[in-house]
Amino acid sequence: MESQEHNKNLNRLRAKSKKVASLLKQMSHPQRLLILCFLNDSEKSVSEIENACGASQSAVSQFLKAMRLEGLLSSRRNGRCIYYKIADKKVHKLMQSLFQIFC
Amino acid sequence: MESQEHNKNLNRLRAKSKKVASLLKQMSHPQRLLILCFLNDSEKSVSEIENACGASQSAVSQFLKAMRLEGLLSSRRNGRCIYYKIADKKVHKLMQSLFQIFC
DNA sequence: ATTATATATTAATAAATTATAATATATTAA
DNA sequence: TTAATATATTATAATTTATTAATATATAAT
Repeated sequence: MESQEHNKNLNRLRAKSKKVASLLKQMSHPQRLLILCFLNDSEKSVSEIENACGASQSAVSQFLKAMRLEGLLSSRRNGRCIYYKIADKKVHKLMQSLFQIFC
Repeated sequence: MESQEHNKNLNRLRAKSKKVASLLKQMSHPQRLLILCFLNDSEKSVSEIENACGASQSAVSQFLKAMRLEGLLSSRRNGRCIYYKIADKKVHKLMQSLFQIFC
């Protein structure tokens, strides 16, 4: 029989795990991850992102939308271009950790 | 027209992104992530992991297998128990980053 | 040898993700 | 107002992943 305290912590950890896992899911796609790499130091327009990530226009647009809806990215329009950037400081930190560990 | 050097770096980044993304994919499932949390400080037997992560025996076994095949985990048998631990130092580092950033 | 325990495997299905093509919208320039 | 450019949306097909139930294997204890 486990203590109540223990179960409480376990539940907290499970809830946290769910949240973090869904963030990681967004990052766990080669091209979405590449997009985050490119956005890590500065905002970029959609077509700049397209060129860099080598996916179709439609695909890139859908990637960006998904990450915006999940709160990883934010966007602003300037003229006919739309600029995306990383919206969440935690994503920024995580990307830096990834660079440190894997690059 | 982009420089050859630029393209070379881009290709490197794309290759790296593919590798890291597939690692992140393993981590992007709530219960697999939870398993990695539990294994982060020490190895655990399968049934210990089952209790902690609250998934079925079969599911846990399949999670462990997947992560072992991807090189995140390794296992050893002792008597009738099988103990799993994190096999890759980079996974360890990444888990610590996740703790720092999100916990 | 039989039984109990711990873990793994397989197969079937359901659910989610990804890729692609076609079309739509918004902005600017002519 | 028309054409061109940049981006978004929708629908659908293809692929992958997750879940579940049933069964199998390996070890230890009796």
